Amino acid sequence: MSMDFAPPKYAQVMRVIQERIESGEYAPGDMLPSETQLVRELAVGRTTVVRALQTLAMQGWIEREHGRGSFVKGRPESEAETVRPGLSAAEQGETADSLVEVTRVPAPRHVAKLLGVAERTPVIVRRRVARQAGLVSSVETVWIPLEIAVGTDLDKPEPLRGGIRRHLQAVKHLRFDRITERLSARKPTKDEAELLGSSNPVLGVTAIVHDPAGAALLAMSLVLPGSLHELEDVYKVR
Amino acid sequence: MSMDFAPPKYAQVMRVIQERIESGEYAPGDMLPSETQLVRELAVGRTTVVRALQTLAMQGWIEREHGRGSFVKGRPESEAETVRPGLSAAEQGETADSLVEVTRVPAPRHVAKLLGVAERTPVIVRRRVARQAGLVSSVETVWIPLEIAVGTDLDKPEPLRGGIRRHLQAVKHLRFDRITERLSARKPTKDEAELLGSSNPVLGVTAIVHDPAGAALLAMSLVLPGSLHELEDVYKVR
DNA sequence: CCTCTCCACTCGTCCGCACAAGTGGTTGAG
DNA sequence: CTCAACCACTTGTGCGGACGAGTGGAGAGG
Repeated sequence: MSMDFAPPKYAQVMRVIQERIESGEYAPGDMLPSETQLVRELAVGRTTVVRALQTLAMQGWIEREHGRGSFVKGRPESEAETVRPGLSAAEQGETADSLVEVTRVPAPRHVAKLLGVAERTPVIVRRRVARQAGLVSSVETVWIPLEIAVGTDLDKPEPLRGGIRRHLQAVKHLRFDRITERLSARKPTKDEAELLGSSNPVLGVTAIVHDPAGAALLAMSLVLPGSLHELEDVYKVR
Repeated sequence: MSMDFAPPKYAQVMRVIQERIESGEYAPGDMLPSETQLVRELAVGRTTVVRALQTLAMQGWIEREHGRGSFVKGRPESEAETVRPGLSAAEQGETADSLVEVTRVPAPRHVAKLLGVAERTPVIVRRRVARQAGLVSSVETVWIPLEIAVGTDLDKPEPLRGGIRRHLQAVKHLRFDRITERLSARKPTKDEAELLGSSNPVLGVTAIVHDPAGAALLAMSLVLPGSLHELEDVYKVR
């Protein structure tokens, strides 16, 4: 009678094995019961056991060796949590005291190049300055082609509480697909140095946000004082 | 007679379909032939076709809809090709003219901290300087605990042609599992400036290589002159 | 005309079986 | 004692069949 949505059997088998690994019953390095044994114990077909084991192997829980057996590796570690300065900047909400400039200008040469538009195409510039403990911790400048910004609040001097990405998605259904970032160390330009209050080396990040078709939605420049920022990145080696 | 190592059939089926997608025979949005049709055309069992299609779906080539069919999505875009300065440094072969120093020293404080060993533990230092068009394009320093390096050629002043990673794997079966990188912009230290021939801002990368158990195998410092380096990174947004 | 049922078609899952191929220990011939 | 053949075990791949469930169109009934 009950409408139980039983998950597929191979998923149930996976769960059983995962639980045994997490409980320590199967310790890292141990050999798992053979496929035949699991078939008998769990009363399923070998197809099912094999599918479960192969999926677990793909997810990194176990390792399979032809002719030897399957061996426990442990709970797979979460994927490389890479820092994405461009993405987090586009998602972070703006606040009134950080937003220092919203203007409409003809695109300067280097910005036009990033956006893939003609020089002097009208673009909206939004600049924001983040502070930590009184010190400027980043200067973020966003350029959005007027064509993209039209009909949104991007050209208004009020802070966008939800962040640029959410706003573009909600108002114009524009989807972020991928981001190209270029990062380098350099001396700040004159106006950057002024905002930062120092001319010590900075980490400069240039990011371009593309839509699914590959067109540039907006470009971004982040200036991070070197003394305050370390970008950390942990990744697994294949 | 010929010892042909035929790839498994499901892989052959995948290849056929991938080629048809790339040639345009199956265009994006098109419905693929049904499993039954493919079974007849390719003269394989349904198990094989299903496995091929499910793998293609996981890789993003196609999309499968229960009750409707399988549909072409197109060649999957390559995953974020992130630059991994630490990894490439550990894999790159050394040459006689780039290797400038191989010594054995007690670990200074900051290195001991990176490696997770006691201060003054003996470590091998290997330093290499890469040049491009006469200019120094990077200074790379590697610290390896003596305990790790013993029995290898890491303490010898000869260049390791195959790179450090390959050497450690081949000689001592030590596996790289993951790398932690920290990146920042700063002024070069005095001796770095001397090697670089300038005191312009540099990109400093600190990398720690861990084995599967989480222990540090070696630590690394890369100094990249800001004027010569831009790290580019393209990633998909979820 | 509209609506509901039915049916042919799709993919999702599962089974039992078969054989190939890799591994490691045992055994027997030399 | 040595070594090769053998065997018992493992995983890898493949087949045919079966049933379930989702989809969409054709056709019967209103």
